Amino acid sequence: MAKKSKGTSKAEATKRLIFESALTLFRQKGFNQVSIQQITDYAGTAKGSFYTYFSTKSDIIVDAFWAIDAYYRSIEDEVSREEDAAHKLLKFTELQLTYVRDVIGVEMLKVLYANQVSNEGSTKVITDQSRFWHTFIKTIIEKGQQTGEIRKDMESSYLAVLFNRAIRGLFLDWNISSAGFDLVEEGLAYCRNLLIPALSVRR
Amino acid sequence: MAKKSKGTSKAEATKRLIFESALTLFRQKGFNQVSIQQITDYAGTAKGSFYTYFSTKSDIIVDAFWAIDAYYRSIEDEVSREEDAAHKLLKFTELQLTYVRDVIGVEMLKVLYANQVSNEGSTKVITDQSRFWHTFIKTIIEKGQQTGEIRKDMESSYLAVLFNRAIRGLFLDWNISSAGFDLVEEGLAYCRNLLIPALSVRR
DNA sequence: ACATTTTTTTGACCGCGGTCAATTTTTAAT
DNA sequence: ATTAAAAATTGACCGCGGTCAAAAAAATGT
Repeated sequence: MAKKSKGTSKAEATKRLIFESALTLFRQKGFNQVSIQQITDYAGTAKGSFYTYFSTKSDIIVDAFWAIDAYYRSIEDEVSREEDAAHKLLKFTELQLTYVRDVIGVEMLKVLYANQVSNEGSTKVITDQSRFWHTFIKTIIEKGQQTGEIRKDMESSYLAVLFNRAIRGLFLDWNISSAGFDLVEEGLAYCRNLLIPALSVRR
Repeated sequence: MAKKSKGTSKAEATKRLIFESALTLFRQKGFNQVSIQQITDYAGTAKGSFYTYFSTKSDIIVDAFWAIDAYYRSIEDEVSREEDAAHKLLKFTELQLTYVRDVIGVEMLKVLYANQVSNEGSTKVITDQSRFWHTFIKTIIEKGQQTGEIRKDMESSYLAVLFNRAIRGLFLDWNISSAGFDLVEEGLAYCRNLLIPALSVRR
């Protein structure tokens, strides 16, 4: 049997098996209620195999987050349809926050944030500037600069960093409060009242 | 023997002993290199006693953070001496960031942030709106509104929440990057370029 | 087909965080 | 001073995360 792709090798199959077993159990019982032993039992492998492919339980969540870019790509058109830069940013933010609130949920977001802060080794999914999420924001800002809506005294990539950093502050607060406020509602106000004015050209 | 104050009771003494043993060991070997057993050994108590006073290792750090207000109070005058609201905010931010960078350090800040995100039970020191830190910012904004520097279309307490939230985004990024950028330098730019313009009255 | 190297899998093992019933110490009442 | 109730302390105990040397399986060379 010749290797068709790296996705079909025995090792990759085991990794996927463990990965999907983990996600299944997380959905069933919640992240903190699932042990690594339970994951490997469910997958039918030994506990040691988990550590061949992941270095910690929360790495599963980090891995899963790469899939979110697919969602962001799917809303690209809808966002681009908006008139000006401010409305594009607001639309993007609205869809993003709704997705995080309703699909991801606060429990998983907490796991992700705690992982990104504590685990030096793991890849930094939420600050990675090569992610579609980031480049999309940058593009919106860039166009806004061309149309004269957004200030030109700083580079679009820098402004995108600041914008996303501020949004992470919102996500952090949502985590700390354990979803104690409505992420979408509060986030849109945050964006409208603080971020958009900060990016706009002074009149 | 009559009880002089709650700070002198046997229980309080044990708590302080464990607390200070922990801090000593953290400074010596680093937070992650110290086990609870080691802390109680050093304090000369049993491991179980730790859990009488703290619910988790990072709670020690949370407790320690209440002391920071003392620092913020000590810089009140220096900050208030600044001319306008914008410069007060910048001055406060500069001193705050310098303190976090040089005195607290990224390791402890990581522990704090991970704790605040993950441990639902622990008190929320970094978002608590009754802290001096928060009320001070609020006061600065309030005065700025009176002098016409800062926009009046939103309440000072709400603007303070937004400001502090954005600053937490900065701290978060600093943690995730493992102090990969200069907190003070980057933070002042963030404040000057994004936050101050957002709060200022449109000209 | 066989031998050799490389990759993958295994599960016993260790120290840790956290629990808790039992014990000791302190406090309060008479 | 004696006793009873309350508070503080203890350390054995459990399951978990994480390690690792050894075993099994797969890939490679001849």
